[in-house]
Amino acid sequence: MERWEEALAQAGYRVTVPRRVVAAVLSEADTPCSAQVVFELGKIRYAGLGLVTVYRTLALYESLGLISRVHVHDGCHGYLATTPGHRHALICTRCGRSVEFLGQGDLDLLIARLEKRTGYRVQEHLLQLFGLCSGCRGTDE
Amino acid sequence: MERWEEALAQAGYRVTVPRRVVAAVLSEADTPCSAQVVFELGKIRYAGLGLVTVYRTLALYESLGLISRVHVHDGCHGYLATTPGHRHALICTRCGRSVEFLGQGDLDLLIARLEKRTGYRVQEHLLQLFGLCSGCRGTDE
DNA sequence: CCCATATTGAAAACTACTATCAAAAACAAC
DNA sequence: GTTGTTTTTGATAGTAGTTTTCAATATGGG
Repeated sequence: MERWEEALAQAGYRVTVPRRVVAAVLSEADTPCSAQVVFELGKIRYAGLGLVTVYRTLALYESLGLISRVHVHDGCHGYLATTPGHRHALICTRCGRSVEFLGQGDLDLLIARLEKRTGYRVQEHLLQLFGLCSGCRGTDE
Repeated sequence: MERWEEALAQAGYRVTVPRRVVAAVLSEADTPCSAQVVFELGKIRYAGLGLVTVYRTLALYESLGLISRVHVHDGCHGYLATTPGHRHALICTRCGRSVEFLGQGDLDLLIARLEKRTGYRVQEHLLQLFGLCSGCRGTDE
């Protein structure tokens, strides 16, 4: 929770109530949240919160690398807090609960091979896995 | 180009002018196209084309596995023709040109390890790489 | 505590996408 | 070919998600 305020201050942004609220919501959620959901959860903590501010704050946090915008199958974007380092998401398609993980080495190999073959120079990547968490698998299998 | 018509017929769908136009646009594009772009490029070939039909056709082709909806950084969705088999995209961040590739084995290892650790059962994944193609690297490096 | 400035929230604007429905086209049977 | 049934289409209108604008407000340095 301190992490967010520090990052803001360090980058010269003010630490405000709405920004603290959005940070709180995101750092507690273990599911990618749409802007709308962040807005609703945020209003519980601070009734005056505006949707516009949520969008702005999400964009700000994303630019600071505090959260990442992930692709969600139906809606479009979900926002997820990122712990430092490059991480990927494993998302349960039933309950939406997600786990982050580092997937460095494995991709490095793939990327190196690909760069050689295509002539591209890879800078970034988006890796998201979808499946069922142990809870949601329930009786199947 | 035949591939599209066959797939439609085989699944019991009619082969129509708009569907042929969308297929033509997508099979020629080597860049993920938004619905809007498909619409505009499509109208060049067939002025009567409607945007609604483009959306419907894209959804149809996606359900047939002929294209995949990829995550594009700014807009949201881009559509890209998929050659049979499971493929991923490597997209140039400057010119948008993209290359498809198979990334099976590498991920399998990662996925297996992850399943053991998290208890999740992985069903699907989304992998997109972003970088610069040889043309766009130009003078840098 | 005060002030300059960053930040906010409401309303309106804009874009992406979806539902509705009568008209048009595709395919199959003749 | 022609006909008829059914799918498909495109225009309009509607909904959802996101951005712009701008006066009011809150922040942090002095």
